[in-house]
Amino acid sequence: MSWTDERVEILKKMWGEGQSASVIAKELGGVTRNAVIGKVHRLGLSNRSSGGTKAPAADKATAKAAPKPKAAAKPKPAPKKAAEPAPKPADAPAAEAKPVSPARKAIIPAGQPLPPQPSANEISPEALAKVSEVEKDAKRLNLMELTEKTCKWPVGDPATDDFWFCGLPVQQGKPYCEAHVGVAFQPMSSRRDRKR
DNA sequence: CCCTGATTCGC
DNA sequence: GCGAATCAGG
Repeated sequence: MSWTDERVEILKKMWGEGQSASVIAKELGGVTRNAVIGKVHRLGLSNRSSGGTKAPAADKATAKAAPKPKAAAKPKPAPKKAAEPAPKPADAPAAEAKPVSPARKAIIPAGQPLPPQPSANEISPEALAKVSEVEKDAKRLNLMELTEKTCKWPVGDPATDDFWFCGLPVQQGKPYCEAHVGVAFQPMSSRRDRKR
């Protein structure tokens, strides 16, 4: 596969959306995440705000200059954080309109598969405490503001006006942020597991 | 060990 | 230009 204009477009879009290289690669098909990353760099759009890696890169080369003599200076000024084309300001939630290219399948299921409230049962007091703490500075997103990378942990009563979603950065793979992942997947405490 | 992006370098 | 190999880090 080669980088056709179309594919590059998808790449740009997804990368801009904050999708990880592996996901993009999977979507595009025929390429590895390395290829995607390589392309991203070649295109000039590399650093995103955050994600999985930092972008300090100041003296790494020095540290690993032993095995492989890499003569490379890293001109990485990154002076100011300019305002990007602001992909989705307010009314373009996760499931916005997509040209339905050869890629793109399912980002947000629908709006229904909401996480189950974890009746505070046998959950670590610590985990709960952490959640409470986190909810303090949660982003309080509404259903339509959720994206692939916002914690979808519901807070409050859906029938009330006081209902929102955590919205903090999700844990890799999971639909929730770290704190909520903690209380979400940790069940199995009451039910003594029988045999194994 | 899983994942992430970053970089290098032979092609 | 491309991307596997490698690196660095969460």
